[in-house]
Amino acid sequence: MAKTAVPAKIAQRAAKLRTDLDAHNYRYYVEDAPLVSDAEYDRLFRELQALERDYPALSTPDSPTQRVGGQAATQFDPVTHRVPMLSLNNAFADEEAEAFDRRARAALGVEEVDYAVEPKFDGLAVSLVYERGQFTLGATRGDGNTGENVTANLRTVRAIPMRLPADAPPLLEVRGEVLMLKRDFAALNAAQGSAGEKLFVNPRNAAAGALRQLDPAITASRRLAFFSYGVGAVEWGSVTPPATQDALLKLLAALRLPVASQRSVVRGLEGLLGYYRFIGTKRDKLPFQIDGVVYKVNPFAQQERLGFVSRAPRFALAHKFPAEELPTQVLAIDVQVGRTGALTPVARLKPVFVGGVTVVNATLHNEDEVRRKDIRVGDTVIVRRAGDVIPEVVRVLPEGRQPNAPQFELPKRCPECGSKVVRLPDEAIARCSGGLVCPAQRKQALLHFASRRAMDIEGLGDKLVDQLIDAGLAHTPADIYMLGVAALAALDRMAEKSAANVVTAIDKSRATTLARFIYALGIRHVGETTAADLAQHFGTFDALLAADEHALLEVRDVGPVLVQSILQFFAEAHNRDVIAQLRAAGVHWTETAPRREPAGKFAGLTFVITGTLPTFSRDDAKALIEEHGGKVAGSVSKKTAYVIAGAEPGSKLDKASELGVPVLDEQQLMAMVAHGRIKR
DNA sequence: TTACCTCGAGCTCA
DNA sequence: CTCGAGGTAA
Repeated sequence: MAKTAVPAKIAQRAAKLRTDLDAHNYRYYVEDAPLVSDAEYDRLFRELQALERDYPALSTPDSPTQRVGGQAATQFDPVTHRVPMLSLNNAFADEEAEAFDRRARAALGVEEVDYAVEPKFDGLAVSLVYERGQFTLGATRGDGNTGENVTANLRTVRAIPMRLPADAPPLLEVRGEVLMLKRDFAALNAAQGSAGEKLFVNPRNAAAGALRQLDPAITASRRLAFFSYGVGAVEWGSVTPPATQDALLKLLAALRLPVASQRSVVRGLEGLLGYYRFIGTKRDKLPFQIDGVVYKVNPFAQQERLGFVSRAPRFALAHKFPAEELPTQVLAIDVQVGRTGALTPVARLKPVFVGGVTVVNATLHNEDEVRRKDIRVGDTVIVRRAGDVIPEVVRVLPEGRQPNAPQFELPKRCPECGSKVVRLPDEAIARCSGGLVCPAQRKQALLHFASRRAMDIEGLGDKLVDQLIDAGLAHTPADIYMLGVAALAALDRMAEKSAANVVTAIDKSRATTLARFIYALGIRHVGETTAADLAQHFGTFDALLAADEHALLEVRDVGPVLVQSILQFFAEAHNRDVIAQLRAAGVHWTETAPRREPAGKFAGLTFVITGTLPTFSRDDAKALIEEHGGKVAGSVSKKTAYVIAGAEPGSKLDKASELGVPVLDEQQLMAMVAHGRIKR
């Protein structure tokens, strides 16, 4: 029962509760020093909930009570970042940090550089957009350009303010990391345990899982934290833009956004390494997991002068702690057969929990690698997760060696089909010579054929492919177009419905594009890009089939290795048969006129943009150039065709005149788009 | 490479 | 309830 007038006392109380709850959140997540117990927090929370229920006029969208999560979503919408979310270059050794500092000093022409330094959180990167102080959009990093809209889930994160103070910039995109505090992780797992639920493996995965929930109420119950470390798109309005990273973080902190209290400003290499060591000693005592520290050149003016190398800024470095290394035992060394017949030795390990996950497999890459490290079955080895992800056998502990353990040898015959194994004299990789006789290669070929970027047959995964090949229902990709529902339904975990779905998916794949089809064939060295180039260049499949060495070499980015590979593939009668069968089965695409000219008037040209253009944003200009087949690079080299310069150009302009690269303004760029290229 | 979430559908037991 | 497939993240 809603009352229209809210007594002043009640309104005051609600406002007080809101301020207090926000303050408690801040104490808990930002200052790591809670003032009240969880029970007391809950009591205040419920009191506010009750007031808002009795007096709906009191409800505001930024009230702490709105953090419990509303409607469950059915999917996450894509979000394009206004400014791409880049990754950082990594360093593990002090020497790499030294090289970073040396390059920065050289490029800036200074004796010593000031760095803003902070811990590197082990969580998930997100972007938070505040418009006129209101939190309006939260997104995951995704591939850096496009992420997922997880606003509803991020609203439940108590460390994220729903509203910024009145003096905030009109548009502020905050970049930071969502993570789970160690103590919240422990509490969550204790609860999961007593409820008989599955335990989470580490705080990072628990946070990632929480953020990916479709139902924000579940996210709310998982207690995520957040720390900001930078900004994306910003309109400063009447706010004076900060001149340094340190000032920026202070400004964010003043806006009540969480910032790591362990941050600092240091000078020179000694400062960097000193901070690295210092945080290393504090690591275990921090309330959250970190995997290193981040160095950023402090003044933004210097950051701009350093610029970017491809996907990462040259003014920042992630100095990681050494990867955790633990001993375990080699139970077996299996040999896997890939799509091209490549034989890869894989160590099967006694499960070991290292670097936050349980490792049971580690690729040993090739025969020489196993020999060099002299890994034998039964050995005790040191395992780590290198470069963040891939498990790696570092070395053998000699004391664990069984006296009679034989040296590893690659089998002379393929473990899957018994064909001869051949290794060309100048190659590191040994291959099964069985080609498509080999079931392992047939499976891989079929899996590749059906994959999303190829023929995109949904439901045809590895388990089904295994069964199809093993049961002899399919030998080549062409065979799958002959499959009926009845044949499929006889397989494991395949009843009427699933079988019908797969048949429909196979059916649908008959209509495809030439580029996809070429890629799906699985010709060695022909990936997605080359397949698209070939399709465009020849226009029809038969033109490609008829092409000789000379004709193939005319295709953009196609060299002698690729030519040999393509000619060899089509020379095989077997491959031509399969192609004919596929076409007979109704696989089709629209053929086009050959376009020997590479697409777009900017094809083959690399542009570099510097300064602020009068009407285009950097992204728009980039999109425009790419639309016409050009590339946009971050730095000027002798391969750069044009530099597009706007107001306040950076050092790229000097570099351009140094190398004699023509410089255009935005108007000239537009003229090129309209009238074709300007002659160099 | 591993872990997590979601979905559809099959399997199992009542 | 369990499994396979598909997706995401680091």
